[in-house]
Amino acid sequence: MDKEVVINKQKLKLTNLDKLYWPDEKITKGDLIEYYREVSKYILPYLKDRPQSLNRYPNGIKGKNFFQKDVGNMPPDWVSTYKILSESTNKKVNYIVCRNEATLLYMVNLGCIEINPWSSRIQSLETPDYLAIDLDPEGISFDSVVETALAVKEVLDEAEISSYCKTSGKTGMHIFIPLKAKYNFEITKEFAHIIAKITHDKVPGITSLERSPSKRKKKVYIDFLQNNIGQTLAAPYSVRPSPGAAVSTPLLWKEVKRGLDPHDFNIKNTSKRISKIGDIFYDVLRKGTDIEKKLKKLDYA
DNA sequence: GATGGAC
DNA sequence: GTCCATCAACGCTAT
DNA sequence: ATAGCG
Ligand SMILES: [Mn+2]
Ligand SMILES: [Mn+2]
Repeated sequence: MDKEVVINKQKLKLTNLDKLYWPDEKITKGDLIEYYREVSKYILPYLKDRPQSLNRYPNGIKGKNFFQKDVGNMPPDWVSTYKILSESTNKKVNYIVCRNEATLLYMVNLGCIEINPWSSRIQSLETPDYLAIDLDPEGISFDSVVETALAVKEVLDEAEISSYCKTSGKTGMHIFIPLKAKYNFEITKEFAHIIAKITHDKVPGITSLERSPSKRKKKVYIDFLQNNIGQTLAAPYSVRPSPGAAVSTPLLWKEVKRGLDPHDFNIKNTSKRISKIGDIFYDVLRKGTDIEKKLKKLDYA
C-alpha cells in the first residue's frame, strides 16, 4: 500500500502503490514509480533545473486529470521550487524544479504519470536548450507521421543541422534540435516556423500548418508553436497516460521507417532498451546550432 | 493527493 | 475518526 | 477582450 524510502538522503513517502493506474493492463502506481527509479539516471538530465508543469492523474489514466503549476508551499523543504511571475495573471507561480531522483519520485507520487519540463532552465529562462518540432496527426496513420518526420530530417540534413527524434508516446513524434541556450524563444520559434514551412512544401498532401484541428483533418500538424516559454512536451523517457503505458522513446533515425509502432516502446521494455543502447538524446543538451549560418543554408526566401 | 469542516 | 467537498494552468495566436 | 489550442 504505502512505503517510505530514502533517496538522496531524503525520506520520501510513496502512497497507494497498489492503485491500478492502467486498469486494463493491470499496471499499478508502484510499477510506474519502479519504472522511473530504473530510468532516473537517463531522464534526470532532461529535468534538471527546469520548472515542471504537473499533469496529475491521481486516479490513473481513466480518472480525472488536472494541471498544476503553482505548488505553493505544499512540497517538503528538500524539494526545490522557483517562483516565476505569470504575465497573464500577474501572480507569482511557485514551480517545482526537478534536481534529483527524490524530487522526480515526489512528482510521480502526486500522480504525474508524464513529466513535462520547460525547455529552458531557471539559470536562463528566456533561452531554450533545444528547438522542438512536434508532429501531431489528426486522423491519419502513424506511417504518415513517419513520412513527415523523414521529410523534416531531409530538410535539416540539407542544411547539416543535427536533429534527434523520439516517439511522443501518444500518436505523434517529436524532433529536437540542440541550441545550447544560445537564442531566445522568438528567434527559435521563427527558425522552427521556417523548417515547418519548407517541410510542408515538401509533403503538402499529408501535412498542415493549420492550428485549428477542424482545418487539418487527415493531416499531420507540424506544430512549431511549442517553442514558447513555458510550453512543454513530454520529456524523453516520460511515460504517457495512454493505453499500453507507452513511453516517449528516443529513436535512431534508421529506426524511423514505415511500420514503426510507438506502442512497441512502453513501460515494460524501455528500461532494458536504454541499458542496452544508451541515451540516443545524449547530444541534445551538449551540441549547439548556429541558426544564422543554418538559415543561409536553408535558403528560404 | 492534500486539506479542512461537519458530523 | 471518517466522510465529503473543494482545489489544483499558462502563453500564444487569431479574431 | 475573448476563444481556441496544446
Ligand atoms: Mn504532440
Ligand atoms: Mn502539439
